[in-house]
Amino acid sequence: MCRIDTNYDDTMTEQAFLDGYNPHDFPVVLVTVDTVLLTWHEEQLKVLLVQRASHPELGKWGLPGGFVNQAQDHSLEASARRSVAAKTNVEPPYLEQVCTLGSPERDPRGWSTAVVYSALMPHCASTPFVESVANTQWQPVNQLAQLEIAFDHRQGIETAIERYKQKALYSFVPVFALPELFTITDLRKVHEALIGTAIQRKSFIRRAEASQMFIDSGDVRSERGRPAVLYKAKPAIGGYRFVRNIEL
Amino acid sequence: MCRIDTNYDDTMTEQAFLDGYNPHDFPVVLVTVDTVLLTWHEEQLKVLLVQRASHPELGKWGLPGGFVNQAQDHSLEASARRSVAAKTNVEPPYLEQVCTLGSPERDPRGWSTAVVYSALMPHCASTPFVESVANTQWQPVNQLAQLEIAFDHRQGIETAIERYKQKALYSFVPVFALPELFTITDLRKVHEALIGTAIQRKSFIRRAEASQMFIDSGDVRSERGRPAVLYKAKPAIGGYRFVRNIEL
DNA sequence: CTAATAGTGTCTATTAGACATTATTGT
DNA sequence: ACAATAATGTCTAATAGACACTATTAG
Repeated sequence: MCRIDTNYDDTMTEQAFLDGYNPHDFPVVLVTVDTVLLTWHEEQLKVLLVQRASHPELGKWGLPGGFVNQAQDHSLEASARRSVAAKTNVEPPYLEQVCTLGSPERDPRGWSTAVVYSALMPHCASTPFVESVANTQWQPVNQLAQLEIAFDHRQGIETAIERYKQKALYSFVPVFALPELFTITDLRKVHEALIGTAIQRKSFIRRAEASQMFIDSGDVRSERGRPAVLYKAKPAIGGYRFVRNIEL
Repeated sequence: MCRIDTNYDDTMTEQAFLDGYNPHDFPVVLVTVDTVLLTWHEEQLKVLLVQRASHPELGKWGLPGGFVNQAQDHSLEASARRSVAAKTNVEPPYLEQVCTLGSPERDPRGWSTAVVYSALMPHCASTPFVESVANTQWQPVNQLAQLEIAFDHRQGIETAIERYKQKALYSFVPVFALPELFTITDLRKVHEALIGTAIQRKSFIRRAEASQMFIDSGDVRSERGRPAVLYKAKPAIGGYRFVRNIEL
C-alpha cells in the first residue's frame, strides 16, 4: 500500500499514535522553495539568479530560495516571499505557485523536491544591501543558454515562462513585470517577448480599453516621436481575462 | 539568509561536503503525493476518496496517495501513478500536477507538504481487488459538503476542479473523464457540469468539428429519441486549445 | 521639414450565440 | 402518431486582424 503508517490499531487514540510517531524513523525527503523572479528591463525579460556560494553546485547560477525554515515560515508561499525579500527588499506585486519538481537525482543530498514559485515585479537593483557574499544578478532570459544553471532550475524557469506565455494570450498579468507607470506600448512589448510574435497595436489597445483596467495617470513620457500616455493598472487587473485569446 | 547549509568553506570539495551532510541534522518536512481522481458517472462528476483506516484523521475521507516511497518512486508523478494504480488497477489517460499545499498545521505529525496531482479517467469499479480494508468510493463532487474530509484535501479537490473548469472553457481535456466511446452530448454535459452553465448545442458541435479531434466510430447509441453518433478522441486532443473561450 | 513613435478609423472575415428546423429513433 | 433526443440551417452581433491614416513630439 501507499502509506507507511505503522502501529496500525483500531483501538489506538490519535494522541497515542502521535506520541509514538517520529518522522526521523522514515527516509527523509528534502524540501526547498525556490522562486523564478522575472522583470522587464532594457527591452528584455530578465530573471533574478544567485551564484551559489556553497555546495552543492557551487559557482553555478540558481534560483533564490532554499529549505523551508520551520521557525519562520508558516506556509510555502511565506517561504517564497521571505527569500524574495532577502534578495530584493521588495514585496513582489504578483506571486503564484508554478510547479513542484522532485526526484532522487536532482540534488546529491538525496530525494528532494523543489516547490517552484514565480513572481513578477518592477525592475530594481538586486541585493541593495550586502547581506551575503552571494552574487545576485538579473539575467536576460534569452541568454540563459550560456549560463551554468544549478540543479534542475532551468526547467523551473522554463515552466514559469511558459505559464506567463499562456497568460500573455488571455490576460494582462505580464503588467506586473513593469513599473507602476507604463505605456501601452511597454506592455505590448512584454506580451510580444513572451509569446514570441508581433501583436497588432490597434488590437492590443482595443483589448486594453475593453478591460477598463487601466487608469490614465495624466502624465506622458516623451522619448522619440509623439509622447505616450502613462497608465497605472487597477488592482483587479490580475483577475481580468480576455474572452478571446490573442492568436498566434 | 535562506539556506541552512552549514560548514561553508570555499576550499571544501563537493564530495567532502556531502560526506559531512546528514539530512537528519535538520528539521524534517513530510512529503506526500495525493491525487484528485475524477470521472463522469451517472450524469455526475465524481471523485475517488478513501476512508482513512489509520491515524491521523482516522475515519475521514481523504485523497488516495501517501508518502513518497523512496524505493519505488523515481519521481513525484511516478508516486501519483503508483497510488492511483493501487486503487483502480488502471492507468489514467490524463494526469497533471495541480498544486502543492504546505504548512506546519495541516498534519499533526509536523510541517508537511502534499503535492496534489489530478487525473481524469473513465469510470470503473473502485478497488476491484481487495488489498486493504480501506473503503474506497466514487463520491459525487456536489455532495462533498456532507462528508468529513481529511487534512486540507477539500482544498486540493476544489483547486483541481477549478483548474478543470478553466480547461473546459478552452479545451476538450474533460473528455478524459469519459469512456473511450462517447457522444458529443456526453462531452457537453461534462463541460456544463464543470463550468456550471448551459452551452449551446450547436456552438459545442461547431467547436468539436473545427478541432478535428473526434473520430466517428461508426457506432451509435440509442436510448430515447434519435440515436447519437459515438466518437473516439484522437490522442492529440489533450493539447488542443480553442482560440476563443466558451463564454460565461 | 523629416523621422519617429503614439494613437485612430474603418473594412472584412470569422464565428459564437440564439433559436428555428429537420432527422431518427422507441413506444 | 407522438415524444424525445440528435443534428443542421441560418440570422445577427461582436470583434480580431489588417492596414491606412492622423497626431505630436525632437531635432
